[in-house]
Amino acid sequence: MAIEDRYKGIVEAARDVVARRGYHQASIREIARAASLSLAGLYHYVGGKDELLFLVLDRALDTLLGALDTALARARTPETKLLALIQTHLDFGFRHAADLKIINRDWELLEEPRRAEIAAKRGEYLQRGLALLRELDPRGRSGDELLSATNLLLGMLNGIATRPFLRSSDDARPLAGEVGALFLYGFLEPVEAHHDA
Amino acid sequence: MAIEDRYKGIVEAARDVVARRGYHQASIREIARAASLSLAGLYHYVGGKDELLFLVLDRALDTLLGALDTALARARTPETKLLALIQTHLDFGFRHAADLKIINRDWELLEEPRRAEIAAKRGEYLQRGLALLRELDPRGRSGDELLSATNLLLGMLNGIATRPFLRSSDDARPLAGEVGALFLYGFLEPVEAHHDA
DNA sequence: CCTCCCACCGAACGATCGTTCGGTTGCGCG
DNA sequence: CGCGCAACCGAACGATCGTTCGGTGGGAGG
Repeated sequence: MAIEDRYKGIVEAARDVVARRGYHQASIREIARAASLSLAGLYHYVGGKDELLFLVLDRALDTLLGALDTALARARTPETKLLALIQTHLDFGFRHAADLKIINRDWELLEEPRRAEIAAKRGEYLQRGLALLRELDPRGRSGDELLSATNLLLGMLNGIATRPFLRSSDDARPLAGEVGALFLYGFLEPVEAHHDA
Repeated sequence: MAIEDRYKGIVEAARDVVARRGYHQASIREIARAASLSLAGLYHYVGGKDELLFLVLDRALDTLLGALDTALARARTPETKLLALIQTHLDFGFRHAADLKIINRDWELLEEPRRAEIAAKRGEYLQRGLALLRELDPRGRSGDELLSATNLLLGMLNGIATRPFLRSSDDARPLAGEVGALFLYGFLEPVEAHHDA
C-alpha cells in the first residue's frame, strides 16, 4: 500500500513540474526534488524520463475517459449526452488543469512505442465525440465532415478549459450549458427557449 | 538588399526547426545548419536564441494581422467579416502551418520584455474577433460572454488549422463556409438556404 | 544474531546546450 | 595599393542535462 502512495506522489510531482515548465524543460532533478527523493532514488522507481511522461499521460487519460463514460451512461438523449461530454471536459480542465495541459501539449514528445499507446487512448476519446455527433446529426454528414466537427468541438473546449478564465469547478455546469447551446444552435440564436433551472 | 535576404533565410530556418522540434529542443546549431551558416556565424546576425524566437513570432503575427485587416477591409456586413476572419485564419494555418504552430505553442517561452510585445500583438488579434462578435451579437451579451465566445471561435479554428486534415490552401474557402455556418447557426441547422456558388 | 535485500543516496560520466573569443578572409573605399 | 571593417568561422567554456555506478543503512526472515 505504501509503495503505491510513493508512485502516486512521483507521478503527481512529475505532472506538476512538466505542466509548469514543459516536458523538455522539466528536469528529472526538479521532479525528484518535488517528490522528496534524490535523483538516483527516483530512478529506483521509474526507468527514465520518457516513462515518467507516459505515467502522467496514462493516468490522466484514464481519469478523463472514466469520467466521460460515467457521465455518458447517466444521459439518455443525444443532446444530454453532448452536454455531459462538454461538462465533463470542462470540469476536467478546471479540476486537473495540469493534466489537460500535458495531454494537449506534451503527448507528442513521447517516444515509441509508448506514444502509440497514448495516441490510442486519445483516439478513443475522439471516437466518443464522433459517435455522439453522428447520433446528433440531422442531415447526413460524411465521416470527414463529422470528424471536422468533432475537432471543432474539442478545439472549442480546450480553448476555454486551458485558459484561466473561470476558477471554481462549479462553474463548469452553467458554462457547459452556454457552450452546448452555442455549438448546437449557433452564436446568432436569440436565446429565448430555456426551460430548466 | 542581400543582407535582408540573409535575415529572411535565418528566420525561416529558425521557424522550420522550431516548429518541427519545439523551441527548447531546437538547438541553435541545427538552426545554423538549416540557414547554411556556422554556429558562430549565426551569432553575427542575431543576439541569441530568444531573439530568434521573437523574430519568427513577430514576422508571423505581422503577416497574420496584415492578411486579416486586408480581408476585413473588403467585407461589408458583419457576417461576411466573420467569414473573412475564418477564411484568413484557416488559410494562414494551411499555408504557414509552422508559423501558426509556433504562435500557439511556443510564444509563452519568450523572455520578457519581448514576450510582452508578442502578447500585445496576439491581443490585437483577439480584439479583432471580439469586436466582430460584438457587432454580430443579436442579444446583449456581456463582455465576458463575448470574450468566451471569441476564444471558443479561435479554439475551433486552431483545432482544425493545426491538424493535417486538408492540404491545399484552396480548401480554405469552402471549409471556412462550413465553419462559419456551424458557428453562426449551430450543428443542428439543417443546411438548406445556401445562396452562393 | 546474522544475513540479505529493498529502498535509497552521493558522485560521477558523457553528451549537448547557449554563448563567447580570437582569429581569418575579402571586398569597398580612400 | 593598403587600410579597415563586415562577414564569417573553429574551438572552446561552463552549465546542465539524462543516466549509471557503487555503495549504505535498516528492517524482515531464518
